[in-house]
Amino acid sequence: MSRTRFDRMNCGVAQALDQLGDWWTLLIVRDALLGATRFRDFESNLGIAKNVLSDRLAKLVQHGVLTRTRLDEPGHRYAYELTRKGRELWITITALRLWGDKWIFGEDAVPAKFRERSTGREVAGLVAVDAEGRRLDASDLEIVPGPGWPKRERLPDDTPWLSPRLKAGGRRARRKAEP
Amino acid sequence: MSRTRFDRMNCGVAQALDQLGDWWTLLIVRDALLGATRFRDFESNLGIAKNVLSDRLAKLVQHGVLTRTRLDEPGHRYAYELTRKGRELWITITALRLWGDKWIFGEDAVPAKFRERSTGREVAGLVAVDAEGRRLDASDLEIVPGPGWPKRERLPDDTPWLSPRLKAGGRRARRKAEP
DNA sequence: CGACGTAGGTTGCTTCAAGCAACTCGTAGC
DNA sequence: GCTACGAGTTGCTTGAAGCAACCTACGTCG
Repeated sequence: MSRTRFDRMNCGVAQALDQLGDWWTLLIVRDALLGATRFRDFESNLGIAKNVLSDRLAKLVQHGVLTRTRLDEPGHRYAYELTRKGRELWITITALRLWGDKWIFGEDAVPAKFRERSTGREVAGLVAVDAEGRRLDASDLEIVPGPGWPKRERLPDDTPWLSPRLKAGGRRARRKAEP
Repeated sequence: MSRTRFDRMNCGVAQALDQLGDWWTLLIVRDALLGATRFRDFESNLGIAKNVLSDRLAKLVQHGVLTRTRLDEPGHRYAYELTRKGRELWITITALRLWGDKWIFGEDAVPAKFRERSTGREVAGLVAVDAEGRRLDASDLEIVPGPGWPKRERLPDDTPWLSPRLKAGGRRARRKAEP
């Protein structure tokens, strides 16, 4: 049967994966962030089948991650370019890259790194900040309802929510609703 | 035919997606971060088919993201718990959640937020930092070869690498090798 | 003791999507 | 007019997602 849609789940992670969770999609976005703009760029970089690439690009355009524009240049017909929505995926891509570099390649086998051009300092990690840019303690986060919290559902105070288990410690998991 | 494996691609993003790119995998990790530990927790939270869940959990254990331990408690047979490798995925999950909240739900419909327990400050974003924790300018990053850069390939200096197109600006995309 | 419940799966079947190859369509160059 | 190229589309085959049914070990209720 058809793939389960995540877009009804009341969670930003599920929503994001509904638009990005296809096998090739995030690699297409990665290449777009690195400068690829044309059908053939993606095709030759990724080794992806044409019909799958065609489908993924169309979906990304449909979701507002890419735009497709016709070019006047001879032989070059369309350019795919990231929207602001698409460009902001660099954080997600970077998070994946740092995790893959650390836990799969390992420190000694990282194929490529990113650094600040003006200072030469390498990107070593991502940290959570608040609206004023102050760094937050990732091991001390709790979940609270936002404006779109479903009215029918119990508030987190009533439910046995666990804080994200970012540090070793609290066992005793219990049931919970969809975050 | 079988799905293309990404694990030969010389890129941390591709490596990460090879272990996490399945449809349900990142949602399973999300629930594990929120405290789910048992087969039934994941099953009822996600509404995933048992055989698919069984397969995904086994793969996550195989990849060292989760551990499976037998419990002595009556009726409770196994507990799935995140390893350090798994716990560090909270950054990736958070990046996805923030992106989905902003670009799909929108500010007024975010179902849940995360905040620092001690101060009440909400997580508003993720920023890149260097090894000393200094914040880096995401719009001014360049790519450089790491220790695992394939010896056969041209160095980035020789190739028409583009910096990540994080800010509007440089058009003129050209071809590039696998990052 | 036998019926039933529960946790954690496995097996079988059906449909959808990934991969591959071949073909199309419009433009351009020679 | 013929050929080449970019950017796809169409058709076919296999693998994986979804669903339901079944299994097995353990506990427990009557």
